[in-house]
Amino acid sequence: MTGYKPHAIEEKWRKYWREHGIHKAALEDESRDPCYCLVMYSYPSGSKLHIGHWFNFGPTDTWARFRRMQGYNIFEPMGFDSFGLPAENYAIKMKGHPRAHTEANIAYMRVQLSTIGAMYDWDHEIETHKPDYYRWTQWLFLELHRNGYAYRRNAPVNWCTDCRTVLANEQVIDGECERCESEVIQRDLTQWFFRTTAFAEELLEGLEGIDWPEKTVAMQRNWIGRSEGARIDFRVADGAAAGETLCVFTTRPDTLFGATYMVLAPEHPLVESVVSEERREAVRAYVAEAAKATEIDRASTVREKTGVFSGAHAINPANGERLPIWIADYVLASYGTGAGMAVPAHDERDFEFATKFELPIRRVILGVSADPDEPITEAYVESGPMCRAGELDGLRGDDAKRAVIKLLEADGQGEGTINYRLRDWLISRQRYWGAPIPIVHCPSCGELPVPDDELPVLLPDDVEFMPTGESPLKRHPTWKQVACPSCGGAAERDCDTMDTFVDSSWYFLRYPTPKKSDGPFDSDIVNRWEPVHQYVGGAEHAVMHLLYARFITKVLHKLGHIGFDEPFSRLVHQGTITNGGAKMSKSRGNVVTPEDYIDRYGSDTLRAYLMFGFAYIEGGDWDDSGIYAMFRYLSRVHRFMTEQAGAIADAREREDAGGGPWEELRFVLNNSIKGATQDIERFQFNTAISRHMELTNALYAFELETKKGDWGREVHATVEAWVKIIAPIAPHLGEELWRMMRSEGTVFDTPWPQWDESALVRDMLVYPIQVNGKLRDKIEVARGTGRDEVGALAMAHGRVPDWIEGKTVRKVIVIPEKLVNIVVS
RNA sequence: GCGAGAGUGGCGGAAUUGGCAGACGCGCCGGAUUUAGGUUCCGGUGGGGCAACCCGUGGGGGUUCGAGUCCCCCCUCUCGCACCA
Repeated sequence: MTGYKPHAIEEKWRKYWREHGIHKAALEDESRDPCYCLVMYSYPSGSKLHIGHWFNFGPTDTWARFRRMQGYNIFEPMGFDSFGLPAENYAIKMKGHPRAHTEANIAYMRVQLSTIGAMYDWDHEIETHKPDYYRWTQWLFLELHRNGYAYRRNAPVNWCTDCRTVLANEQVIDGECERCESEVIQRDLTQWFFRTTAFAEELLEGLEGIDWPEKTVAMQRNWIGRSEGARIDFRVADGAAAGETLCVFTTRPDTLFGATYMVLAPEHPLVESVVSEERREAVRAYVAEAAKATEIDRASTVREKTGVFSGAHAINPANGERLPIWIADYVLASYGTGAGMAVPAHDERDFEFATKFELPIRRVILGVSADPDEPITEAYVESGPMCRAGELDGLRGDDAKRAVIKLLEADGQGEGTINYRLRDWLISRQRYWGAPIPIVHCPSCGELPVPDDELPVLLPDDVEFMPTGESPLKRHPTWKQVACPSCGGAAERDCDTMDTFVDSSWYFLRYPTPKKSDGPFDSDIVNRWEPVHQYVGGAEHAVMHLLYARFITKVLHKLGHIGFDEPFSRLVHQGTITNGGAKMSKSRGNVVTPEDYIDRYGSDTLRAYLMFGFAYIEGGDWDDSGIYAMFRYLSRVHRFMTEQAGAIADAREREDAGGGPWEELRFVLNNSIKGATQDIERFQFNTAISRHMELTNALYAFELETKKGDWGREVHATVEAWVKIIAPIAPHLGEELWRMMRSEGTVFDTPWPQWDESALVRDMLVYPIQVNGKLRDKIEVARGTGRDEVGALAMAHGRVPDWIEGKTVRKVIVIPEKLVNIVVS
């Protein structure tokens, strides 16, 4: 029989917390150190919160409660990323309106969230689809626009054929849409961009000072893709484009003398003008073919290289040689200048291409052999001394690169430069459910920002939002019609909406003052509370969301709105909870919801089980076979208090009898406090709970071995610490146990227990005795016994003499407080 | 193909700097109490062997008195990048 009735307990304490404002944020309170603990907000599309969300939110709240008990002033908000494609797609499928679905979902999710027992202060809630939020998303857009960080241009962009909208580079995974996995094609469109490239270097440098998972930092670094090299200008020698400059980027300017041809990406703007009459047809056919190929095909490294000769030539600025210009799609339009100089001898791709099309291969870096005329079978890509470079012969590595750059710079034909893989962030979407871009297009005045006092530009509800490829707002009969803010004439609103990642790139700034009506955030408060001290969320956001949030933070810092330039000081990714080996998703039908488990065992059991059954950073496959064990454990904890509450209360003002059981209990207590403290700090909740279990086991053993009349202050204090350790893990139960010990207040306003290091030092030490590295016996020795003496005692102890008999003792290794190893031969 | 990480009992997972491998729990086995409920308590539980002992952290080498931990080679899995000039 268990007396643990979680539902009554949980309801009671949630009510208590609510009525006493226990979780109200106190942002103005400067008496405690601030700790902004933020978990990535969730996405109210079609599906409710599942076990994976619980795994994200529950443990993070445990961490925050632990910090609170350590004396920090905690700010732990929650909200909803309520704009975006999934909600819109879901509404289309269900033939409803995104607003209706979204708001119904939020209402449901709020109820779900309340059962976690987290410290969310709902007065700070954010819903990004509400005008009082997106008004400031629009402000953000205009602030970037005012300062040249938001601009519109025609460019080849990624187009998802299913979502029928453009996508940012980051949203294209292996040539497929990040959301719906449909094919992504290239289209030329006029679109809005945020100038992320202006912060490429800062985004890279900022990675140095933040405590983020190595892997995430590496991914960001790769995404930004900094390469040092040179910009080199080649002049077109013949044809219609004669005299035009063909600009390339290379990381190997030292191989310039080995260039034997040039390559343009099929999308390169010079393709049309450079091509000769007789080659025009072939080139056009090739360009058309390349445009048809999917990103996946084009990106494939195993695919044989293709290309066509353009009929034109360019001049190598280093030696005046005429180089044929080829069009080939192994050069990417989106990287560097979309054109390259080809050095087959020293570049694998050029080597492959030159071999196939029988283009000359000229060695200009001595590597495999000292004779530059000796043919090679593969490109030599390492560095080495230059040859066939006139007076630069013999230079190598960085010296060689610098020398070539110097030569080019002297003639104004190039310069040393740094190229980034990072592209500007494409933020406009031809979809309905997002924040309208606050721009007016006037036939006479051009592109004008909506004046601040006219914000927000409201998103109308009565829109036919089936995706057609055209912005749904365009089809609204009246919405787009507006007077030009400058001349007053008839003008049109911009009909695109912003990428949802814009909403989430600044939400952490809004949380402290979500109702502020005269600005997006309060700079003073934000400067005191941010960067966010602890951010927790899935690793799938390693590039997109985290990069965008960092970018916006850097812009706002540069523009003087905030005093910090990184949004999240410390980041942890929770692992993924899979089901049947696959990620949980509605379409797979493998979503595990928390409701049934909560009904059966209570919220504390589910939360504690999630923390105990999985390594937090690793995640794992869902298996509920152990959840009953956690219920049993919490029952066991509860039962101890039920049975011993009287004895513990009596012990409070009394001296302990002391003795062996006390010593043992003291050791376990301090070991548990130390372990749990260090483990929770590092998000290692499974081992923290183990430490608590050890303490529980020790308490039960102690109870068996001692008389209650002997219990005094130390026992009372031990039980108190035991309650405090479980409290952040099972918060409702923690509060209940606390109330069973005391009569007032919340356990979460009491200090976290301290451990006494000296209690972990035992008087008697057990030394394992090894002979030739194999464990043979153990010996108990008083602490402080000298090395030699320990060795001597070990040699004579128990069965050890049998093991060394008849052998020569070569060495006796005594590692103080660790072990003894006797080496014999 | 390149890069990073991982591989430990039947299972989830532990093991600061090289120092008793398997903490804690599940499951299983045995016992006690209660006996009709996923009860509680106590004990056992890496493998082999009657035993003394032997073997054990993906496989193979190496360094070391001593290796799950460090070094080299190989296998498998996961993740990221994938013509980035």
